[in-house]
Amino acid sequence: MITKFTFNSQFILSELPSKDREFLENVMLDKKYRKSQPIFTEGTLPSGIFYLQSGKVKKYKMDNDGREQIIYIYNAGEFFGYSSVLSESTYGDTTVAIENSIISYITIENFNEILNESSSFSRLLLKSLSHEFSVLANHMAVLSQRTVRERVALNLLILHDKYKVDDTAHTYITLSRSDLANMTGTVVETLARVLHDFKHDKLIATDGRKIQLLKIERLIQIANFY
Amino acid sequence: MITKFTFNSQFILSELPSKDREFLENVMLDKKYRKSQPIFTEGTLPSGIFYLQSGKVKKYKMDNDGREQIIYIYNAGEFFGYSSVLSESTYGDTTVAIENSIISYITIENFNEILNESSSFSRLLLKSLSHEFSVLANHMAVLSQRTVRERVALNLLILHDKYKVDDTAHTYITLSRSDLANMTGTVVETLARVLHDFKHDKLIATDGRKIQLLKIERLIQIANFY
DNA sequence: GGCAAAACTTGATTTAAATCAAATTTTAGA
DNA sequence: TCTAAAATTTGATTTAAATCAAGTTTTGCC
Repeated sequence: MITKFTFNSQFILSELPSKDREFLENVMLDKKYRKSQPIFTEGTLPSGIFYLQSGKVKKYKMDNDGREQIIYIYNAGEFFGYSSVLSESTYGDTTVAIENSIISYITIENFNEILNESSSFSRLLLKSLSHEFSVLANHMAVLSQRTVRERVALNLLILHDKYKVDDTAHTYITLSRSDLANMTGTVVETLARVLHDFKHDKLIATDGRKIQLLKIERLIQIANFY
Repeated sequence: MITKFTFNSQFILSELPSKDREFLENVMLDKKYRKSQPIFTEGTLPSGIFYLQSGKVKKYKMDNDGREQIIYIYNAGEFFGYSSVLSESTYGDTTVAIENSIISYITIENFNEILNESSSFSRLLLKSLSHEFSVLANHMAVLSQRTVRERVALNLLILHDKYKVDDTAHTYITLSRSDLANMTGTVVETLARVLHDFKHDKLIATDGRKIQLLKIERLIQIANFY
């Protein structure tokens, strides 16, 4: 169920022939980004693609009157920013680190080189992009058809997966309320109320900004997604 | 502006080397579809890809309680159904002809053959898919951030473009109210009211189901998209 | 560690859009 | 061409969620 809402470009590196993987690893340039630091901005021209080594990155579109709609939150191991390079257009969205992150950069020249050399790479990109397309379509349907309550439950489940460190330890979602609201497509006040209700029903627990899911099965029911 | 909301896989055939284009044209099987006839259904496995020769096709996701969100309306000259083949998964949406249409079919075997043989083809597909991704992201932001009135104006402009036959003649949008509502992400009653207002303000004219745009500039303003 | 700024929560009120209900018009099949 | 069914429009009402407003808590920086 969660796979319908998560990209999975992680497989690209692992499924790539070792020759190609080594090429990529050699040309990658690492850079540290602090929390809230932008990586690229809507409307600018791409000069390369990115690979998130560690941390988290949000991708969003800004509305005329400043409201942001978060399209996706990237987790370690994902490539991003490549679709603008491929479609030969300016970035259609903005990306900002939401945690301190380490991000590798691959220049457009190196990217095109491996794209031309390796049919495995282009095939994996096609696969990845196709999946991302379906993720977006699912998100779109959810945004237009589900209630805020359903959407909050669904997003909590998605985030739970992203913030999971291992299967044994507890998982704490640490995302600002406004990011969570912008992901859900609502305003912070409404989000706070829904979280309040979930807390009252013992479905979640909060500690400051941190959210912990207590009754996952029940949240799945509320999200009403199969 | 409209390009942000229209796929453009049309260029695939035209930009393809003639050898590849001929291969495709040779293996294509044409089939007639009547209005309302489904082409493929969410959850089933793809056995090939499609190319719309003439007519129009809607692509939508069905909600648990039967509401449909239209993701896209395909026009003549567009490929569709290929992203499920590429991501090696079941169809994530349903497609139905909304006019009598002629649709060519390319089997998965032939599709994979040209994909392996032709780097031009895979490159064009990557480009197309990347663009489609950004179209969906734009749509998603609009659905979550704009009012129904703004969305109706925007969709009318998008449809005007799709229903245009040539630049001189008048353009008539012939799409059922419920399809237009499902595209906009609202209900038919609300849609009817918005259309009523637009008609009252002389922005559009209607004749039965047909809609003609009278003041495009003003509609662009209302859509509030640059 | 203290403090100002930012983030978050709660309450009261408004509003855009959905729902329910009932005509009226259009479409398409006999 | 006629007619029943489907689609569309209009009206009245409800409702989910946004907005406005005012605390309260948390964060991060000096």
